[in-house]
Amino acid sequence: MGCRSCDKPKMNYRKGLWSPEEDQRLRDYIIKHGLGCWSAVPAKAGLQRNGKSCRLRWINYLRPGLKRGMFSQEEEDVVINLQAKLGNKWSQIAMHLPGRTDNEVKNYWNSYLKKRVMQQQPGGSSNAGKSPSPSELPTSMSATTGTGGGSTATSTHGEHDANLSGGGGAMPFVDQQEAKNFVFADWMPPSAVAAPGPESYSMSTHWPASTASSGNVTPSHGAFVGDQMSGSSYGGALQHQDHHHHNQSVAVPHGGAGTGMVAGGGYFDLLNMGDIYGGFSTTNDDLLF
DNA sequence: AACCGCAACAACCGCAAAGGG
DNA sequence: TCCCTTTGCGGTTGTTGCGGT
Repeated sequence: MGCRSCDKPKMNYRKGLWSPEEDQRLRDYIIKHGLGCWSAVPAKAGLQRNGKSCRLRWINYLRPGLKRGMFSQEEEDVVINLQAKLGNKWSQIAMHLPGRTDNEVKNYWNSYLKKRVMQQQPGGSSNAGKSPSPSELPTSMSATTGTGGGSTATSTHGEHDANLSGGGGAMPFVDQQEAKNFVFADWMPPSAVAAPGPESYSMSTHWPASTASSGNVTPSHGAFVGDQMSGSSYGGALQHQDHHHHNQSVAVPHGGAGTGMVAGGGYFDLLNMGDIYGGFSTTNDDLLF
């Protein structure tokens, strides 16, 4: 792990929200060079961020395969069940939710699901917010969705990939077509799939206002390309309200799109992913070039 | 219209594990 | 084997937007 070749002088790293320019630099760099030593990325990409921040930004926001939009009922159930079994092992929970990041799952839990679970179990039988003892840990995650498959709490990224390819497992998306429609990050509109590259990326609609650039930019997750979800962040009012009327939106979370809908209605075709970029992994962190 | 409180999300911080020299 | 660095994870905080008063 040690990467002494990545030694660099101490510098004042920028903090706060990422600007579109920073995102662009990071994305361009990783597309061009792939993932390597994160600590070297800022210097090589011309960013005044630390490697940790770059990694986080990539994982939580820029990497392909991220799903945008509210959690489906199935995803919600997965989170609730896995949280009950695993505790706050967000990275492990996120492995069972393709396109979701541990940070996203964690935020969703803390902001919404935890309260709901608490309400449903006022007696406090829920272990919401705490980790189970080792003896409480499951030997299998099969109970979550009923699809079983022997995926365990320590499931690897490889297992995740296998699930995505239609293998059932504990994934909520057992339908292959649905998995196939698993979406690309919103920086990769359909046109970019055909002709990938920074030039095909629109910066005008879905970047957060940064601390550096103070334009009135829609919050990062807010508007999808094509305005299919314009005006509401995937959290925010829409998510909050919808979850109080959740049952009717299991298969069609909102906006009339399927569970896998994301950015601009642009579906990311997992089956072709390798052809596009030489093998983006759909797992949490891995990016194979 | 202004203020306040809340909710949601992005990002930071600190720690532990892993791995190379 | 120890030390140092990087990576990954979970907790926490900061920022922003929205709704209510």
